[in-house]
Amino acid sequence: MPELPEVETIAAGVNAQVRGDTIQSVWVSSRKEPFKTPAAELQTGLVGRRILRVHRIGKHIVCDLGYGKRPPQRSQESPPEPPEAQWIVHLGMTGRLLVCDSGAPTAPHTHAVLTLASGRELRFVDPRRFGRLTLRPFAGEPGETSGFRGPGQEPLAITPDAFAKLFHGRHTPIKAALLNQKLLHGVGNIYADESLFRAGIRPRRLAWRLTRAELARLQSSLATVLQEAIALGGSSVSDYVDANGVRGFFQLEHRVYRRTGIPCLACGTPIRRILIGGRGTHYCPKCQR
DNA sequence: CATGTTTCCTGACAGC
DNA sequence: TGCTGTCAGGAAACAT
Repeated sequence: MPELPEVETIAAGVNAQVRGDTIQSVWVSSRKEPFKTPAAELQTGLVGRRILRVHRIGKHIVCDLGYGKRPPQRSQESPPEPPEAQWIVHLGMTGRLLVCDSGAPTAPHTHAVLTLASGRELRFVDPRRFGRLTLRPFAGEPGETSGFRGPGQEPLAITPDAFAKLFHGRHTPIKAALLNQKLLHGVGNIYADESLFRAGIRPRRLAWRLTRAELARLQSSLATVLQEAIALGGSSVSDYVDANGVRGFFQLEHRVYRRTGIPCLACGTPIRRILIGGRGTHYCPKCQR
């Protein structure tokens, strides 16, 4: 399940390969709409556009798109071309965004294929179809000028004060709050469990009852876990691969996630699994209070 | 508004 | 072997 580190890895990989390329044609699956933007609109909106860059916001992959075939001619010193539109890819549970040679065999559950001027293809594959594709003008909302910002705040950029404030007065388990994308975006089940373990906090603790010190610990644990995971190319659970089909290695560093019944690496107590907000939650009953 | 529950979807896996 | 049943989970829609 792609979370922030996986999405970061994919976005960086795609960016390295397709930045500056032009979208020549677009094929979209005719199956039941797996998209936010209707297929026809997606198709006409993407064709002919140039990919200015690909980056990550929360769990979203954002492709900044320029004019393409009719670029306003600019000199070397002029500021970068402003995006005209943004193609936003959310991978859901099982989505993949792959850069392939056009001859490569088409994987099952391929829902969109963008053929690029370089001859390569950008393919969106998603067996479980929880992924979403959206095309929006650069300034999507009225009065907005900066492009897509995502639903919440960046866990790697937020200040300690703002981090603490997010959980103020929240009568919900801290685990549920960490997963709430309107607060922090990018944190999913794996990194919520892993950061709570490293901070020594029980996932069922109510967010508003955490002390300032615990919140500070949680923030730094979360940042550490996310940064380590990015460095290792993400966690390959289920069948996650990056833009080039390469697996990540952070799953080897998991201390609680999907380790139910296995002795805790710190104290030997068996890891416990409970349900919070319908999500499997793993923790050490001794290390986490 | 804030919080909890249901729904979408398919592959993987357990059990017979 | 092959069938059936259960489960995972992000986020939107719906309910409380």
